[in-house]
Amino acid sequence: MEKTYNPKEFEERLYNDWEQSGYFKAVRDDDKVPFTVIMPPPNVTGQLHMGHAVDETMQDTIIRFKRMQGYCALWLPGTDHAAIATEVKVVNELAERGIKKDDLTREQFLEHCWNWKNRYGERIVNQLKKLGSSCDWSRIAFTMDDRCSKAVREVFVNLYNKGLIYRGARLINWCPGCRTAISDAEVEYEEENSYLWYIKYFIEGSDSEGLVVATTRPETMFGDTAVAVNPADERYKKYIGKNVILPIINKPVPVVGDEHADMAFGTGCVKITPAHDPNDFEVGKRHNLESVTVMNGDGTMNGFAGKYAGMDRYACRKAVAEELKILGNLIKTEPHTHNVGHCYRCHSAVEPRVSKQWFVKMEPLAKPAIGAVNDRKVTFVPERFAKIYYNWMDNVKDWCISRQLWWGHRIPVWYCKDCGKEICLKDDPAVCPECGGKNLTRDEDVLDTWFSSALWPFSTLGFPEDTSDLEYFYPTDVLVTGYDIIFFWVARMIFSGLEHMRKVPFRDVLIHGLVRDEQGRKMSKSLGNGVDPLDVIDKYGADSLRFSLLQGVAPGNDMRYSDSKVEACRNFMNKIWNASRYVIMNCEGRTIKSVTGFKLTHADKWIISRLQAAIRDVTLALNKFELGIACQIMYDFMWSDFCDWYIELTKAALYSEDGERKDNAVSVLLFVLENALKLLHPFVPFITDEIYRSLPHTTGSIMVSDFPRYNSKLAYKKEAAAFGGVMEIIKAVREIKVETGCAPSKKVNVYFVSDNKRLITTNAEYIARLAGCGNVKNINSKDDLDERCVAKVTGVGTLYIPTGELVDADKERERLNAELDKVTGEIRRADGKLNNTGFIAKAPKQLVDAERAKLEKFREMREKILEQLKNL
RNA sequence: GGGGGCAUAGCUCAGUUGGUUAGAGCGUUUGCUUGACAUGCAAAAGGUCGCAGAUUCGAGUUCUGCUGUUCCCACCA
Repeated sequence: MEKTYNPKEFEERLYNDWEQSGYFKAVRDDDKVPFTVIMPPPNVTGQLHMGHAVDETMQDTIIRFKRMQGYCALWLPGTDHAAIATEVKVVNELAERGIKKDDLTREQFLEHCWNWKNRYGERIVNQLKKLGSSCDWSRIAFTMDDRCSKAVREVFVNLYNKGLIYRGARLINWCPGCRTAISDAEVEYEEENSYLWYIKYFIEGSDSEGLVVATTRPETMFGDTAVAVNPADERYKKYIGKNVILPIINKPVPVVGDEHADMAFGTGCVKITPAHDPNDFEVGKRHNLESVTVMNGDGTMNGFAGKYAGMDRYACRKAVAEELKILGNLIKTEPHTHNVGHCYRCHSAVEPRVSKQWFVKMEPLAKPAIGAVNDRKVTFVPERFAKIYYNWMDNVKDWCISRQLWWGHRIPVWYCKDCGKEICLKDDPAVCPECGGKNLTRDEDVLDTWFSSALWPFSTLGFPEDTSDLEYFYPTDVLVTGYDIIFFWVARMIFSGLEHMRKVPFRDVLIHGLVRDEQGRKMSKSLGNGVDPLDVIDKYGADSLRFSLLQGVAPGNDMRYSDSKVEACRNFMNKIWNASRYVIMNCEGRTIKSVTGFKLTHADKWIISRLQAAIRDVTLALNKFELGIACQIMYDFMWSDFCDWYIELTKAALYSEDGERKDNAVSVLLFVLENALKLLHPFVPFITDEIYRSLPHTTGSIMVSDFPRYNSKLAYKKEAAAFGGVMEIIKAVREIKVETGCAPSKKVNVYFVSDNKRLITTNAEYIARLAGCGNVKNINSKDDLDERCVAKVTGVGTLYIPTGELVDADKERERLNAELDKVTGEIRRADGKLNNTGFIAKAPKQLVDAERAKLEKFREMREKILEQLKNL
């Protein structure tokens, strides 16, 4: 083995081997319990970012754990066509090449899209592989492949036939940048500084009397079809029923009384533009007002804006305000901040607009979906995210699913030109089923990308076919995703699963946070602060990156990425590497035995006991999806217990001349290392397998080995506790050396006055080696020593180190006094606790006894320290 | 307007049924070429766990209020 950990030498080789060996493939096995994870499909818009890296690492860790535990573990990968997002990218790319989308036919454009998809889809797969993802590539899916398309068609037609999909003219969110409708969930609101324009609309027939409306959007006045006042507003009551005249175009519109007008806001009069404002749309419906759309799809004004036709909406806003000022209708303007909706993809300001679109009726679907979470058929981890889900589901409005795009699932509806019939069928119709006419045209629009993602947990498993896989692997077990797509995706999968499969799509939803940069900012293209996972893998290795994304992270919390964190993890990998190197080097020529086949030393029992605790705790943590805690347990076990302590302890045996002793030591080392590697494998698959294959007694890959099981026979609780005393002694000697300025290399003699003489004699060699001692001996009392000594009180007994004249009495007194303070504090604390009658009466007996024992120990220590001080 | 999150060592964060002397990494100080590893070893300094109450024998952990910060949802033109 190389002296330092060099992941580049083996990561790719191992991944290829895993893949070729078929370890990733999940085939239905009725003797096994299935465990299914469906990968949230990354968009084929580009490459994976740090957020994906977290998501994939968590899934891979879980699936590897379950696979080793003996489940039939399926992790099904795939990618998403991301309708609007990809189309925007392709349009931009074409524009760079001087090609306009409008100049292409639908078919030509789609060809470009598929090219894009193939390019980026492949790239994403390679990135996933670099991360070590153990997904079943033979099942890779794409939201627009034949299988998924079939599912989409089936679902659309079923919902249509049930009346849950309908078409209608509604006020929807229109993105002038993407020139398509978008759903409520796709709108992001941002606070903007703007103005409130106060405009006077004269009463019909009067050139002085009028109503002043306050508006943030003067350019929409061409679409005003009323002015509303609150019916209870004494100031304006009398005008209800009269007309006011829209300036510039001199059009009369009625004054209506409507609760929507807030008497306290602005002037109390509000202009009503049903075609361009959701509230006004409602007012319009109540008063049967005309709806006048004044803009084109690209955000320019249309013919209703008269001379402003063709002008951009913002330019028009300025121009209208200017003209109103000249006309004398503009009373005043005042600064005003308000929230403006933006498209989550292209960031243009969204235009509310009346338009004919397709919708999914949400109420009947939402109800059971809320119930499923209520009944805990689906559980959010952490649970607080259920609230976010409820909040959205409880208030959900009908879902606008049509998009004026080309890239996506085309809506399966045809219109008969002869009889006007609307046709929605599972197979493309050749003739109109109503009149037999052949004059059919298909709806031009495509579906919201989330319509197909909503079916992902079952469309990927064969739906609508009743496949064996679907029966075996569905419902899936856990969905791992970020909190930012609970509305977009998680919620929609839940109601879709219930509606089309009659079963929830997954049992647990494991939510993680966002990866931020070192300063806590969101990683984004515009800030240029994104970190490419591939760069990190290139520099530190995939295992280091994986570990850094899991360690010290609480579920659902955002995390900060920092190079130093990955570096620390790389150091841990190096530690694992070198510890293994040590073990393997010492195996040469040795006989490996079962750890139950010979007499174990105290130290052996201690490390085996620690290993059992690690097995128990890691398994528990993983079952609860507490990946961060599990990592921490392994980090501490590996570095502190195994490397810092146990490996050092084995050197006594391994550098001795006793062959059997060496065999024993190596056997325990191997046993612990092998188990530790297995425990670590789900987190850091590459390094653990690379080492595992080098171990002298293993065959095959660690990824298909059995996950360790807790064995209570190997827990050795008593022995482990006793050995803790030896460790305490070693630390005490080291401490004295540092405090007295004694060179670490200088071998000092240590004498003990202890009740447990055997513990000292048995482990004298360890104490001598790890603390740098000459003689390590028991004595009956301090009086047996002639020399001047430094003393230290430990839980096992008092130790004395003769230091001759080297030690300064004042310094020693200072040290002892410090220790006295510490112990006295402990006595005070324990004493207080035990004097509390409530504690004695109500606390568990075990705890009270432990506290009593502690108090006793500290009291003894105190006596001994006082004695030391006196002797000085 | 409604609902969350966070507030613990200089920095970044763990701390999940309330119960050892509150932990880690990075940074800092001191000392070490100890035969796996200087991507290392040993030792150490550093915390009234945001504030005020409450519950409890016992609170970093539960509850209430407050302050700061941050996010989500809704959105008055």
